[in-house]
Amino acid sequence: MRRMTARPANAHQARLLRLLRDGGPSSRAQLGDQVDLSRSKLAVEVDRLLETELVVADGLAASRGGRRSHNIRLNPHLRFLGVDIGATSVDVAVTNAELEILGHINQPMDVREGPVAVFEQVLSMAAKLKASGLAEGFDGAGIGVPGPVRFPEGIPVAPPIMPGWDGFPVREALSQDLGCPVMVDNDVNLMAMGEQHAGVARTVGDFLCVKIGTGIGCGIVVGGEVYRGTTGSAGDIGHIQAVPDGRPCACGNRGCLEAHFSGAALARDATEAAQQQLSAELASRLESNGTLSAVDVAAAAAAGDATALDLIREGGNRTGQVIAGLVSFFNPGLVVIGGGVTGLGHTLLAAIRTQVYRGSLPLATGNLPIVLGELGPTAGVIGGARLISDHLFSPA
Amino acid sequence: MRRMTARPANAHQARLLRLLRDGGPSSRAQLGDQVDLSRSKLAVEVDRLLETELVVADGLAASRGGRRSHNIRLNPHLRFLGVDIGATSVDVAVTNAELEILGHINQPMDVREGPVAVFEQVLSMAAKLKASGLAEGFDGAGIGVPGPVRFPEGIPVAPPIMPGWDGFPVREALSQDLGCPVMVDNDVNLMAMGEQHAGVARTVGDFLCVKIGTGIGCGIVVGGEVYRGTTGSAGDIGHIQAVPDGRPCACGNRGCLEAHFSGAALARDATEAAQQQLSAELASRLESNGTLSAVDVAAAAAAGDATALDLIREGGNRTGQVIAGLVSFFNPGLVVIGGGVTGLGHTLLAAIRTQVYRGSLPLATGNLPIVLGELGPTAGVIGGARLISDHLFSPA
DNA sequence: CACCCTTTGTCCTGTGAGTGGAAAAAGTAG
DNA sequence: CTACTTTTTCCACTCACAGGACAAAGGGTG
Repeated sequence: MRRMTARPANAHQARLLRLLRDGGPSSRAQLGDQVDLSRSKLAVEVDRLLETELVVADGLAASRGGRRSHNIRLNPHLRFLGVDIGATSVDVAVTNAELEILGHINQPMDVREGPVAVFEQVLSMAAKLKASGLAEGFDGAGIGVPGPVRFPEGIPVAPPIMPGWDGFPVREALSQDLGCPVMVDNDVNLMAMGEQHAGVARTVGDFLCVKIGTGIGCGIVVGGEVYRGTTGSAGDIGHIQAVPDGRPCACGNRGCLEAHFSGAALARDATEAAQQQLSAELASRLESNGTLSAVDVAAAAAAGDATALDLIREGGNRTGQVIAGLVSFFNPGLVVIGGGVTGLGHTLLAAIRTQVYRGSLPLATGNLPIVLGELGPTAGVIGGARLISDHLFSPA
Repeated sequence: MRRMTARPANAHQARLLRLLRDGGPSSRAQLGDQVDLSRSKLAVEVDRLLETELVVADGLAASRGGRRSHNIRLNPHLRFLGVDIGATSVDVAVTNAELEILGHINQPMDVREGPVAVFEQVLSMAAKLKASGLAEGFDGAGIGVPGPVRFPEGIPVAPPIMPGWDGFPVREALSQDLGCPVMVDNDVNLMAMGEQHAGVARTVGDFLCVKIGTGIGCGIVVGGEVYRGTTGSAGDIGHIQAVPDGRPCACGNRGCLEAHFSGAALARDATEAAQQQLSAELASRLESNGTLSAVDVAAAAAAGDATALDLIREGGNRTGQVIAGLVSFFNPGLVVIGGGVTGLGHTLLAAIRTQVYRGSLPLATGNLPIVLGELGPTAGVIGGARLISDHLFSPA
């Protein structure tokens, strides 16, 4: 099948496409209930969408008491690619136009190898998904990278953990290689969009999405839209000072949140504790694995190891203090915690909640849920699909 | 003259009214250059606005090389009232429809006397402005109060420094008394709107406006619009922890920014220093006045008093650290410092800048101006006029 | 002053978007 | 089969708006 190239011709069509994306197949009548257009106008626009093959007829809907309606759905052959590039691994997934994941691959990887090597791997993963029959091609791709991005151009800017990526034209290069439109954003923003589309944040307009992985970042959603800041670095909370005169950080300052709690910091602290024989559990894991990671700490904590629990609590407290400040400032309707360390589970969440509920005023915290993300490792790729679909489902 | 009751009938008219407000009297041709409407359509809408008397003809414009155009301006009889209620004083001003201040009164006051007493005073101040011939009545009023507001209803919610105001229907009550539409907002948001309209932030879409007065607050502007948060308490940065285990704060926590630096904290610290004879300058001022305020500290600092300078630097450092965190998080295009303590001037600003430029990453600070507000005590009242004019100059 | 060019304001008509009513088509309930 | 719903199509009508033609009003030049 040839790829879709059509785009909605006006705001009405864009609106309809998004309704079909978010609500699944619907009848014309159901659509009419949601858009405030006359029946005639609606019929015209739907017919035009059918002509472009962006949507297709899909059998009869159930009766609502009278004549049965013809269902409409987004073209089931549409395929989006979601790519979530982390510091040490990459996720690639294919979705249909309703952003349901049809196939998902995760592979270890090192961003420091540079954009050329990484995209070679990404392309081969995409090819693998194609080969398994999930897609014949892609209609669009959304890419997340672990650093700030000049959003309109899709170019990383001064990313601290991605030397060699600065200024690399990710959007243009991938668009060439994949032969479809591409959008690039910070991985944290993608996670926020994922949780907004299919996760815990479906009903909230203003929320924060804190991702704790190798580093720490925060997606900011204002009125349903991701806020990226003046230079694309909004949400970069890893280098907020959490501990006065604390540990030295790679950025040159001391006491950055990221230096005290993150996947990397946790691994380092756990290794230290194991070497000092503070924890038999961690020491034995270090011996058998050679190294320790956040996963080991999580396992040790689950086994009841006091040192591991302390590390998590301590980190959660630091993180919670910073989040408390952000909550006072931003007054969100929801705080989502996600990323690799969510495996630390309730211990971490409890520590964060304690600090936020204690450190912010009741008016801001009174009705503020602080929850773990629902989507785990799929949040990023769903967010990627969402990003590109938002782009494609807007007037040309 | 009877008050204006008309409102723009559509988005085009609203757009034109705002252009006339922000750009002053213009010719039809100049308006046409800015709005992308056909000449015919523009003429129709302008004629309708003339019919409603929202705008009036205003002589001939200078020639641009051909036939001279007729000037159009907002009705010069329109009057807006801007009210900025602080903790210890209140500002009331009348503006014309272009938001130019025609008259401005400041009086000492105590918010703790409650809404009834305060509004009695405000109404008498408004009456005084009327009596001086500046206005025959008001077409709208924008009110700023020093605490969080449920914006759509214009009702303060749980304001810490305004006991007795919680739940008081400010908007409705004042609308009755003044006989015109009223909008109510946090005083900090009003200051931000003022600086955006007529001050340093005219060209910036995303910025922060930090107001340091009796307390500390921060106006947040996203894409040109004030962001108020889920419960209207966004920007409440006074109770972010600035010093671990620091001074006890009225809110029950320790180390809040507001407990370490604000008009109130500064007065307290200065008094303490004077009593301990750390500063002859401050001590002599304490003796002659009976009390010390931020103004005394400013004067002492200007006279070169080391203790006063230290107090300011110390406070500026604390504030700067908190702002550094907000800059990392929000990545604004500008930070404006305003409020009562701007009298502390360059010493304060230098301390804040040092902390922000050191404590945030270069990508966020690289092109980030940190400046004092331009409008001083008029920012709030101009913001109030702007608030209500935005409301009135939008489609009914 | 005559002449030409530019800008501004007005008038008028064509076009296309959109509305809402009528009626046909396709059901359900009894 | 009949009465009532809901869905869909068709059509005439309204309205916003663009854009051209033209008149009015100015400036510059010889």
